[in-house]
Amino acid sequence: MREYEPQTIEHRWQEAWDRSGVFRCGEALPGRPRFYCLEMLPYPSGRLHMGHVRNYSIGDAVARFRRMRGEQVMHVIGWDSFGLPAENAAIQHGEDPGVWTRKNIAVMRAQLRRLGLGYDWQREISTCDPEYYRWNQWFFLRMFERGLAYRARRPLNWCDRCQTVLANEQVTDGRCWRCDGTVSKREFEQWFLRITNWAEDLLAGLDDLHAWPDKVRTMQRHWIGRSEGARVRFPVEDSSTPIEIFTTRIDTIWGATYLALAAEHPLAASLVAGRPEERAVLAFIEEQLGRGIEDRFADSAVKLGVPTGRYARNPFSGEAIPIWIANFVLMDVGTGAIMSVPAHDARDLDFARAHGLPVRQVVRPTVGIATEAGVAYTEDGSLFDSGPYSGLASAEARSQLIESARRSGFGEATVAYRLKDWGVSRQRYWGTPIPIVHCESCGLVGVPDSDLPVCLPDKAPLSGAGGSPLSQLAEFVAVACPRCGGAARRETDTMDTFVDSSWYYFRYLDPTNTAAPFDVANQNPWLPVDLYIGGIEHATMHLIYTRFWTRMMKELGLCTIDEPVRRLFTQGMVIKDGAKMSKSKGNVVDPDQMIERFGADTTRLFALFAAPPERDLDWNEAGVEGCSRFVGKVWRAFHRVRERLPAPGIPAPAVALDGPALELRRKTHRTIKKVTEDLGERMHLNTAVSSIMELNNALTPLADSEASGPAELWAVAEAIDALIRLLAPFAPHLAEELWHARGGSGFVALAPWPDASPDLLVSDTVAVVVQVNGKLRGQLTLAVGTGQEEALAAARADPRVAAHIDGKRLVRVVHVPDRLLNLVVG
RNA sequence: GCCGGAGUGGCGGAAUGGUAGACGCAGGGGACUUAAAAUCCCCUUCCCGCAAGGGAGUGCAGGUUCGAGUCCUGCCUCCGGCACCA
Repeated sequence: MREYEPQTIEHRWQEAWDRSGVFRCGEALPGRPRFYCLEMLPYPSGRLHMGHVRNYSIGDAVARFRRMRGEQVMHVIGWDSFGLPAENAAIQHGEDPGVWTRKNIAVMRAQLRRLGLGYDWQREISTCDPEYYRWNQWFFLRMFERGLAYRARRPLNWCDRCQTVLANEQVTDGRCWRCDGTVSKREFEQWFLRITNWAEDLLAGLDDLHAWPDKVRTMQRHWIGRSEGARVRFPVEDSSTPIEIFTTRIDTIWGATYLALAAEHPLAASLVAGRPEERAVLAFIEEQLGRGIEDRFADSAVKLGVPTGRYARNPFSGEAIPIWIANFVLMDVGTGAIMSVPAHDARDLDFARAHGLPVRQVVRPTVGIATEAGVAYTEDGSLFDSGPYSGLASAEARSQLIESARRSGFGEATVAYRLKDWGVSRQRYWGTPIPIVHCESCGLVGVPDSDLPVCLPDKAPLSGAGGSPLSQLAEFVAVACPRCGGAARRETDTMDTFVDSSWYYFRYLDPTNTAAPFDVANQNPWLPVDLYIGGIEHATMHLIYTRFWTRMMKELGLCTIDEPVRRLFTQGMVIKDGAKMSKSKGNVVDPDQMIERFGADTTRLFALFAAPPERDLDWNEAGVEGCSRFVGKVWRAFHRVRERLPAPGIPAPAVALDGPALELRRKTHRTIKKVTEDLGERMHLNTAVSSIMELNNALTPLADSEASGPAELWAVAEAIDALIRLLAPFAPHLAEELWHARGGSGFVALAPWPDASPDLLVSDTVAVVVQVNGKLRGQLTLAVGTGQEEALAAARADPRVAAHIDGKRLVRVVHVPDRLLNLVVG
């Protein structure tokens, strides 16, 4: 018998698949079911890690299964190849980002091939390819034309010493990663995309994403953060400019005892101009703005603030209340100003206590007694001490107060969202250049489509200092205005890489199109993506951006779908020794070493077997050895019996198939059913693998027995021929090898998936459990369909059951036919 | 703090409200072998018992149900995410 040598057979089949184009996916064929199986495209960081192995093993198993089921399968891969690490490598080690990236891609592509993943490599894309990113630019221009891309000033991390903008990732403990200098906030003009135009639509769309995990839908709901409330303008004493606040609790407005403004609030400085409080307020604002957002959140348990000395009038009660600047009010939320009602909001109360501001209750529970002392009552209730609104319930009061404010012109109902417009500007080199020209006389001018792509220059100064790399390249910056021809300046910001990944799965469908991002007329047969597999960490950012992008493209007439992904599957992390695998923890397992030692099939099998795919997976070598042993067992059992087996597909012999042969046949067909279901909607890949192990355990004794005659060997052949195909999605190389050895034609990857025969899924008799008062007391073997009376008689005849019911009154009998009999005795 | 998820043998895990612990690992025993490795077979939740059998048991405390790992209420612990959201 030949030894099982995974390295030899795996390499051979990988070459054979490649040569024959087994996984190529041509035009969508009419009348044939299609399946677009997509995994989140990798960032080419250097080498594959086990998270990749797991992600792509899951996707490949499903894709191979669907293909064998006769569906036309789109299974593709590419590279999310722009981004910060390439630039950091350049700054730290002087490597050229493009060279570094392409080297990494070559390494990782080879690793993916060694895993035997069945991709259509002709559709491979790389987002740093000018033929890809030109379409980022094209989309950007379409949005710019429609006002969906705009400029606004926003603060960024700024290192004064390096004279450069830093990503959050490049800031540790408020210090620059390169020079360890202090990082501050500085405002810059940047590009934004109007994702908030779709806030309501993105929220509503979640209701229809039934095949997405609830947790992701919940996270997105919170991310979009819709809240219904009111805007109310409080007149400021000795000023003509009122302060507009947003509140969801206008019913508590008679309890407002101060207004609080964010440090960034545009009116903050002017309120104190020339007043005694000016110094203190400006110092506080400067101190707050100088700190990172995370910093401000972290210690915001301490409610800091300063009084402005100015007063606003409550537009309902006419009461004058002080205006403060407070650290817990955020400019991004609502209007950047709030009315504070300490009695009915915990944060307002904290602040009031810290600064000696009054607390006044105006809402009490409708039922029950007084509110807990010293705790803000934040529920709805009924109003008191609220002028004409006293006695109303909160909800009713809200609508009356809003209506009154609207009539008087100082407020109105409004819906606020937490979702912010998407800032896409990056002051970096290794990304898509934003295709805009700044002209003194024409303003912002889009680069004409005919001039796309605006290519990244080959060489840029990448020192990490002195501003964005492109702005230091005179020959890149200097350009003639496309409109007036005058001297102008090219935009030097590049795009957030989330732009690249917002539409890449459209490009796979038409990767070489030079006239459009994709074939607008013919993409739809494949969309939406049927199954999208990736990590939970993308639950909000990427998966919101791509939903937005699809809607934006629909508005542009480029696609007809609203939602890009029918089913989302979020896989768990790969951990080892209780911690996420990472270089810093030194617990990384290298996929190549695993392949070398155990083979790709074993590595893949373990990645799928060791845990349910949505849960975290603990990588442990003993478990890998277990899978390796299983693969060897299949191989040996097959080769021991191979010569004695009837040819595949010949009819069963005339002799009766009963006893062990029939039992094996039943096991075979039950396994087919189980694996088929587990690879379908259930996505229980771990139990699919265990049931295949069971089938192998079941067929081995019959295969090895000298006593096995034609009937038994026929059943063994049937089991083996099924097992080879069931194994093909999980251990594809081994399956090809055995398929070939059995004389199968073509590739098992293209062989039809086995069918479970319904009459072998049932048997004549069935085990029925007998309980007495819910406790297991016996087991009966009864004919299928045995009625309650007969089952009861059989149960009474069982001595063990009898011992528990004798002398007692039978109160009730629960009979679940063919399953269970529960005797309730008193 | 808020949101989400998870707690089942020594371990990873299985189980549509119907036999808790499939499958695998680890451990124990046996076969084969001069021997070892590999391989094959058997046992393996805990307690009492020679056994037959009995009792307990899915983080904790309750509840619904003939019957709960599964459903409900309230807690505890761990993991992940985050946004003081007005």
